[in-house]
Amino acid sequence: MHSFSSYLLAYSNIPNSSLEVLLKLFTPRHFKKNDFYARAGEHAKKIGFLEEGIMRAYYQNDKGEEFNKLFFMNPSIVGPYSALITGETNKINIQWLTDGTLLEANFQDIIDLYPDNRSIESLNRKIAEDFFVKKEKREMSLVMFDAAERYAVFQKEFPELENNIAQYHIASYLGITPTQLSRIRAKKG
Amino acid sequence: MHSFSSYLLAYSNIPNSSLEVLLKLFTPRHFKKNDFYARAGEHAKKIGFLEEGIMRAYYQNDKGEEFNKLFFMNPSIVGPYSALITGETNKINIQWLTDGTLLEANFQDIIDLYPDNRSIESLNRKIAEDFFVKKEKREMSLVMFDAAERYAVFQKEFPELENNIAQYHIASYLGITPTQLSRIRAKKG
DNA sequence: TCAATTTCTTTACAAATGTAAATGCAATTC
DNA sequence: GAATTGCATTTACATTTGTAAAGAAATTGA
Repeated sequence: MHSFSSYLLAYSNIPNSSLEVLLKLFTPRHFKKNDFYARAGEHAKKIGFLEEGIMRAYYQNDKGEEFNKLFFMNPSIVGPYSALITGETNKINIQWLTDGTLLEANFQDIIDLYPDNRSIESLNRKIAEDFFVKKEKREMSLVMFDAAERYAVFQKEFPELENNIAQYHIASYLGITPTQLSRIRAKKG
Repeated sequence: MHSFSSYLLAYSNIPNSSLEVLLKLFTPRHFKKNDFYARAGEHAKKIGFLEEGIMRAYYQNDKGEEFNKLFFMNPSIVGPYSALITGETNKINIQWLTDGTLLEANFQDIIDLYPDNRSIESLNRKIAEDFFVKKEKREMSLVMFDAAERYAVFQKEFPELENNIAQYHIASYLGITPTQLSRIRAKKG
């Protein structure tokens, strides 16, 4: 398992003193499969670092249809990031697909560190930039590739996931029905 | 026209001294319709603030097919942002759809201001966060809505564009062919 | 263990969208 | 103002994907 501090240090060589202040804000929490970490409509306050387990983030439309948007595994930051930034209510749901644990902190407590810990704001700048880059990559794949190609990308990017989560979750991530994914798989042999 | 400084001040009430230092890095440049501002494969160095005109950003696949990803109008920051952040070569093309002007600076020169101008790094954190939020919104609409709904969203979001750019550019942005856009328009009456 | 449940695949059909070609319209050029 | 060019629309047909339902396979829980 990748530790939270090594994950952060890969972004930025933040001084040890600041890192300690930051880590002190986080406490571990355990969850069960199918638990929700965030729900659309709620007011997000917390951000997490996923240590163990698999999670998914998804949108839900008026008709209740679900659209998987991202899967999370260690190491990664987990939370309704857009909502935390804008202060609006969550647009996305985040749910556990397995049992697991994460480290959790109040996002506002982190922001409150900025004035006295410049390096922490700098770290968060880099994280925001990185999130943007990743999001753009995903957009690119949604726009340019058809479902079969996106499936190939998915398999490369998340080799651990293919056999650990339901096919219909993968189909939803690819933007197709389980039926269609089944056809794509069949065609590949 | 929205000025660059008012655009920046809406993000962050950065002190006047820092704002001046920042603005001094930018110089105006004029372009003609169909000019390229950035091309895939190049090494991006510059970032711009669009003052006048319309631009598009698009991906291009191996077969040469183009996929519009975003349109730009005043006020907005324009540039191969992901490439500037990662230091990799541009993945996207940016092209003028009309004549126009923008203010331009070396991105590295801005970064070099961070150590002595904390407020500028803070501003850029907010910008990165905002870009992420906007990108996620776009992802949401790509994933959840069908072409007809995305067209309605486009019309609301870019009312000025509908009659100022070619239909096939809009179709490309929506992820459909001009034929299909024509059918959607016909159905609406 | 085994019945119940969930998930995956398959099938037939329907709907949405793409492709290619033809047409008409409007702007541009000479 | 006639010819040219580029663009939007329309049409017929092909392809992709969705929907609904059924059956097979895998998983779960008593």
